[in-house]
Amino acid sequence: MTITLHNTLTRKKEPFVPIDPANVRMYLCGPTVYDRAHLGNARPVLVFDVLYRLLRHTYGADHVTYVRNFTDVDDKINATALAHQQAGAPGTLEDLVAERTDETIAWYHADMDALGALRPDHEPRATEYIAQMVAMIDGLIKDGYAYENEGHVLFRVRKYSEYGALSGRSVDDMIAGARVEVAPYKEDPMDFVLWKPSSDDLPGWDSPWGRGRPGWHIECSAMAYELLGDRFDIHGGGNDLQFPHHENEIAQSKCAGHGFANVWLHNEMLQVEGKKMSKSLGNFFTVRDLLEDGVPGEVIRFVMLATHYRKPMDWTEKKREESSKTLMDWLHVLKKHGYTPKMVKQLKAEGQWSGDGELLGTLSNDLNTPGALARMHVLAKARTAEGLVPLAHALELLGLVADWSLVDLTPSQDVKMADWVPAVIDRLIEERGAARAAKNWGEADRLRDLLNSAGVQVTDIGGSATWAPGPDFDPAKLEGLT
RNA sequence: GGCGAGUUGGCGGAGUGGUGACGCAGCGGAUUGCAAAUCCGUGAACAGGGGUUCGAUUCCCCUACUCGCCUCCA
Repeated sequence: MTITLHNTLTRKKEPFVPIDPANVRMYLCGPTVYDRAHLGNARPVLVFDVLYRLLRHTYGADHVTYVRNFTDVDDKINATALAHQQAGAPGTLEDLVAERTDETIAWYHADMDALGALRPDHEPRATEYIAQMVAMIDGLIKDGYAYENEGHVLFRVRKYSEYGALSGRSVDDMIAGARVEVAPYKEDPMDFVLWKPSSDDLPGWDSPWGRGRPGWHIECSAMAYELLGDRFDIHGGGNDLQFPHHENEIAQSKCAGHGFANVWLHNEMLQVEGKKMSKSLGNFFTVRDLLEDGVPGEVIRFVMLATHYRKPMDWTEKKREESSKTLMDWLHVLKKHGYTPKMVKQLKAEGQWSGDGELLGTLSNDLNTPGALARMHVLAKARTAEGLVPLAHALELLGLVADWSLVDLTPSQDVKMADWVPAVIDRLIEERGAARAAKNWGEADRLRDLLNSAGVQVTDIGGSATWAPGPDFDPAKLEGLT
């Protein structure tokens, strides 16, 4: 199965040809670790998680290397630590920075795990690669691609003639736009910082240019080289990183003599109810906020995958509901046909665990996840256990089911409820059954309306009735009926 | 100001140079005491204007509109 990917460098969809099929290598720009990941941070993680899974499926799980970094040296982190210090937290600023980054990384792992994202093979922290960055900067200076001035080291953008190729910009146009920082230590306003001085209280490392810290872009160039080698297959991130971050990475790496990435992938941004998610608009929320509101990680993931990665994705309450319902329907179909963790294990052992070719083709076509989900609706129409294998396979491939015990949950177990709740509902169902038997329709309907008003889904099959919490389940409405 | 993406039925959202996915909602039917849930069936779209073509929603150009990035937030 040939995978095609849209390469930002060429602005075209191209067949993906790995440099070494025995070791397909990809790099994703990870988070700056100063706070909880917001929903927008989750999009590239999930897009690249699907790519990672697809590559593993295509080339073998042991033949893909995925690197995603943690930016743990950054002025935002310093500012956050400083704010903590001023609020009375004990310790030096460096201690507080370390504390903060460790804490944030732990949060990040917990949140991304909850979304079903596989851990990358390597998660390097920038602070562990300072020596490599210094060496790289040193080489750039020696070759005339960078210069030192007032304790800063800057990249000489004019020296790299290809600058702007990735983002389709020209240096002169950008200067005309005048949105560049002019600083006395820059030869040219477009030059960007490779190294900058640190004051004594800020985190810093010794270097040929004095105690300081790296600029933002150099870390990715250094870590990608260190972990993936001179040339690797795929480099990705949000399209906000296309310029300047990725442009600068390319400039540094190419001028350092590295081959760098073949294919560049950029995901579009996330919006919330049609608007950009931003703190100023007040529609800003984190992954953790959603999880705590009771939105399962699988549902968040489903909503994300329902929009192609190169289109703006709009998070809406309506999509959340529809996604939740669809996922539930599929799990119920599987459960109805006997799916359990044991059965899945057995299917795999017997070699019955195979995917749907059409779905794999769709997914291989530039990660068409909405198309794959559409195909799953068709696969879900199968009415035998073995006919449903492709659906189950797809759910696992897309990371929508990490653990097949999920299918074993009955709907009522999905919702946390106090002990008295099922007892009351069972009693009302029983009373209604009696009323129905007596053909007392008024009373029977009154009881059903009461249950419905609390969001209880009452299902009549034959003469008996079962129930399950519906989407608007609110047991508080049944309180006082004990 | 610079750069880029998009505009498909009521809504969401794929795809294709010629028989117009898929889901939700709607409508019709089965079922039901009546409903719900479920099952079966079904109508409905390619921003506007030019061009290329035997033929364009699909390719090219223009216009309009929307959105994003370039600025602390991916």
